[in-house]
Amino acid sequence: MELDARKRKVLEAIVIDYIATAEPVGSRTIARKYNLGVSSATIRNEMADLEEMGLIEQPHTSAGRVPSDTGYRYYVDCIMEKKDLAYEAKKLIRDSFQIKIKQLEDLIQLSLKILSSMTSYTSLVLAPQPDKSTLQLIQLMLVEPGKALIVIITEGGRIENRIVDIPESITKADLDIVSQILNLNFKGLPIKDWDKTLLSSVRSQLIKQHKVVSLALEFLDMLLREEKDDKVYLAGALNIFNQPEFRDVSKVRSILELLEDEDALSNILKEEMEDGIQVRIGGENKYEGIKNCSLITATYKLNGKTLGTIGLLGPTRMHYAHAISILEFITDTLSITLKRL
Amino acid sequence: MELDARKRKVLEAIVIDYIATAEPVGSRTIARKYNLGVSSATIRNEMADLEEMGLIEQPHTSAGRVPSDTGYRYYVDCIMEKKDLAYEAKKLIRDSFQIKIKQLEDLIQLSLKILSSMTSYTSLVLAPQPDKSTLQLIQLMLVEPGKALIVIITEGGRIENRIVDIPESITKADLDIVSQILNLNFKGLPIKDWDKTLLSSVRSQLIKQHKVVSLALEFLDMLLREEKDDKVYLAGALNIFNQPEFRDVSKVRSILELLEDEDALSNILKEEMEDGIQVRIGGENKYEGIKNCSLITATYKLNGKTLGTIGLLGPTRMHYAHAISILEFITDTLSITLKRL
DNA sequence: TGTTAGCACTCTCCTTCGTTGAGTGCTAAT
DNA sequence: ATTAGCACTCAACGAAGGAGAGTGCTAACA
Repeated sequence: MELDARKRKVLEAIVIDYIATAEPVGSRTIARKYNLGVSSATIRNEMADLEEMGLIEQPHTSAGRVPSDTGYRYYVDCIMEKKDLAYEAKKLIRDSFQIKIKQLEDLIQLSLKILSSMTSYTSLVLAPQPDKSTLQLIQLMLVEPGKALIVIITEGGRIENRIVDIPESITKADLDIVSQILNLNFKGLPIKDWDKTLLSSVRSQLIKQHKVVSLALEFLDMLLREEKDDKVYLAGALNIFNQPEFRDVSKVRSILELLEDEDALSNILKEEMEDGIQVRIGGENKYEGIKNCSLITATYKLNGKTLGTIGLLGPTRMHYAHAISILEFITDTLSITLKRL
Repeated sequence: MELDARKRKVLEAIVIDYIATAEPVGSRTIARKYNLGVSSATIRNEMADLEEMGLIEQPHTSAGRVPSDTGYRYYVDCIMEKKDLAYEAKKLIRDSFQIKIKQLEDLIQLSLKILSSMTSYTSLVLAPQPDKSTLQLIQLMLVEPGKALIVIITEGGRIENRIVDIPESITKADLDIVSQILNLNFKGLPIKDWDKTLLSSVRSQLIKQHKVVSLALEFLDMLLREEKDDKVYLAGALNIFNQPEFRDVSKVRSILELLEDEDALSNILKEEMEDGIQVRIGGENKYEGIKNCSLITATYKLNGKTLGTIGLLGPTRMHYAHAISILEFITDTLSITLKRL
């Protein structure tokens, strides 16, 4: 779709004004506030054209115009200038990440909080799936006779643990041996690469601790089974209510329902695992409940490997340029910080 | 405050009807639906009396009556009959707890989900504070040269872990020694009982691993410092919107703000640490934002020791009898299940 | 041919005003 | 002490009417 310079200016004015005010934009407003050097009548003509192209629409006859999903799309793709984040904002983010954090989870929570407070939208993270991670350490320890703790650390810094019942005859030394052998065999291997030959060879090496090995493997198995429900974090869900278009409970309901449904969120975010910034505007979203929302997503990485998705959910009337630059900077900072973990 | 039998009946009718319908209750309604054997005029007189006593109020002149906070209080204390939970409900709860769960956190989440879905109110838990717990195991392990994982298990089944940087010279054997000695000295002791003499004696035993010990102690120190911000879990926050009195966003806002503020929630729940069921009705709540809500709380225990608080937050127009019996049964079941952990 | 002023028209929003209905308080009769 | 009856009050609802914002169209203009 090709637009001449003036039509672009008009569309831009409508998008910008509507994003700022949440009110349909009239031709007079544009003529007054955005000096395009033409009268409101001319703008009216342009607007009629833009409407015919489906880029803007009228809520009702005597109202101003509002960008349509396609209008926003055109704005995001062809008009909007990606502006670099202000220095102070960058500094604020960088400083926040300076705190000594050693836990992946805390880092994610931090990112979310910053993201939400700086954009006043809802922010979400789909956290690394264990099966995409690589085992860094597995350790079994005796809690008390008959009980052992299994701890697993994956490369992404994710720590999983579980207490299991074991035979009372198993000693601390036994567990150390098991830990040692499991580490020897599985360290550095992505969990999904473990195969049966390897498993049975390990099992045969540890006949005495057979029961313990089984339990440990059972736990790992469970982690694999859990693969589908990755953790989803979110922050700033309340921010939705700051948007005038969502002042009515009935309109937020479907969104809130989504936000309480981890599985649905996880599925939505999982589709956005592609690298780089993704923008889903209004009806472009597959999930019914957020057809009047926009979702901007990005991925964060460790050593070039994509670990998870981080997203911003707001109204279609979203401040795209701003949101994108913040999201981009935060995922970058997060990725860098992860490397230091 | 003493009420004659008929006044009690009238108050009861008003409370029950208002809880069910959320509409102010008129004298005619009571005469029709709750056969007290007297005419609406008589009930009108009784209502005038009840209003003078401050037990009920009129939203406006020509409306019916609504229970006041004191009215609800009287109802809860003196009129309401504590009914036992239906067998099916009990079975449902017991069955849900049958799932093999080994993690305290999952158990809490489960309780919350059941609670919310059975009451359609918002449920909260203030989880055990580490300083009230007793150390069951501390273990340090080598993740890779220069990095160690510290794991701490407390008696309540709470697991805390942290990765720390250590000197590269420290070996796995060193860490094992440190773990062993720390366990020897601190196992079974409530964290808050550790004193300086003990600490320095441990330190002098482990001169070579001095740096590691320091880090471990630093971590423990941090846990102590963290004492104030205990974990708060919640579920069913969305349920608020099912209440007709909260269909307006502006009225839910303050509640939602509270629900997003872990510290505030924690403080509120911390005040309800007394044993047994506590009911805070409307204005009895100290936090401004929930002055038109009621909060029912109970504590869950392990071996007679109170571990945490579990609460139900709903409108003052809450189905008290039902809510209380469910909450009571769930905390009991939770406490029993904890013992099996 | 593109731009603009002018004007009639449309539609929402707000206010006003009367009507309805639920519910009350009081009074007088039982 | 209870109750029937009645006048009164007030929120809720809807109709009516203006105000205001914005449009589309037409005709004049550069």
